[in-house]
Amino acid sequence: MSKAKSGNISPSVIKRLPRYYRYLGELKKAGFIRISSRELSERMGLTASQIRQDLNCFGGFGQQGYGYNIQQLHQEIASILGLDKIKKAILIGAGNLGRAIANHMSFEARGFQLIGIFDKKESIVGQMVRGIPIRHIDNLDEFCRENLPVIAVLCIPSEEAASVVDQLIKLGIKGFWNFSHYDLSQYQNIAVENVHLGDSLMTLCYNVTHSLK
Amino acid sequence: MSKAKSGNISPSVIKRLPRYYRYLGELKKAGFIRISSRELSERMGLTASQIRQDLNCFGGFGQQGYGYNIQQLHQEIASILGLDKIKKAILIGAGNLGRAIANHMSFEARGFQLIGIFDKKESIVGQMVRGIPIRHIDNLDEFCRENLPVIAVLCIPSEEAASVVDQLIKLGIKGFWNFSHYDLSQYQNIAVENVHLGDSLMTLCYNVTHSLK
DNA sequence: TAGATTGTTAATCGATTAACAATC
DNA sequence: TAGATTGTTAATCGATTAACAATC
Repeated sequence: MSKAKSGNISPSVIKRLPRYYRYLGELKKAGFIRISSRELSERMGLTASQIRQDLNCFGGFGQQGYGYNIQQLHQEIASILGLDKIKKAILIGAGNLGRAIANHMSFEARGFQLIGIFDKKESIVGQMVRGIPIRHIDNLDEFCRENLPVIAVLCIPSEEAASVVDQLIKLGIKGFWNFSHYDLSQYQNIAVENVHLGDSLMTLCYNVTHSLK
Repeated sequence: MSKAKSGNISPSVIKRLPRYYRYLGELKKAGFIRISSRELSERMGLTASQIRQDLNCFGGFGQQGYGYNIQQLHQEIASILGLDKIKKAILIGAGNLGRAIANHMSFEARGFQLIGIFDKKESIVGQMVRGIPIRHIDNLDEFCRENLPVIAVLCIPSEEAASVVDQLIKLGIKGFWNFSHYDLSQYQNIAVENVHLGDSLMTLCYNVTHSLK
């Protein structure tokens, strides 16, 4: 169906896919049927050229003289992103951040199902977060062997990450959503998405500082 | 002191600054005194060329034959980022995510001081989060006029964001740390740092999906 | 001084934009 | 058919890397 092997797609294009998906979802919800690359470009603040270029990495989803069918394109992008095949996820670290993510995030709408939460702190083991009990980290091995999660959300400090990550990779984890500062680039064939909130806040600090004058 | 006007610096360079700052902080903490661009490049997974190029946007911080003084460079970058001039911040939306950010984030280490938290839900008004009382959103005007915050952390749904953002800009807010999906690109001369956690998770979904085979 | 490493210019690479023929 | 808009190639722009003279 898609015209290109997925391996060739540039990271810049991949990073834009969720945004396309989001905008198309809103248009669909608002009852629109079709959209041209020009109209979408104006809504999203991109060029029409870039949109056509991006979409054509995966196939010709449009129709000359018409544009794109919103419903169909939305679904195509979901499939490209892999949102339609739900993968199991676990979360390591049930502190403030870990709980907020567990509670707040629609994992299901993004291709994942959260099936386990782990922490090393005895006192919070057994507490429920979004219907999932916090398990002690000592049970990680057993749980993973039984349930075979493929991604792990890391909400622990860097110091603790190193050993847990090695363990998780041995247990078959293929991707990390990394909220820690631990550097995961050393691991081969593992998908990593870093969320460095501190870095983001410092970038804002730079931009505010240098626009205030 | 710096050789370039800040306006000329490319976004790619700016995005890397917090990471340099972080690595230099760790090296400093570990007791290292000097580092060459080559050594730093190996630790960070960049090229030495890029590091020298990046740093030279702001001035010649190194010394031929020696490298860079870690303590000095760390401080220079803090000053470039504006971390040394603390700015007042408020947080809008004290749900799971808002609370987690208020509790979890070291604002002070990133150039900000969190001085107020607001929500529209009567039942949580008065609750303390990290020593800060949750105020009703109706008091936003008065609070801002008295305390003059310059940045706002948006932890509310898109639907609610539109009107609050207009209000905040009128009240003098110059920058947004935006966790909502509300599109802030329409506002001129306002610094915006978007954190789209859902997009990040979908990007991970793509990468896991396409590396699993 | 000799060795090391920067600052900086030039070359390369990749990503974005423009243009237009193909086609619905 | 005529008008609109895509898919795709070519041109431009920006960012990264390589190279090396300057210099500590």
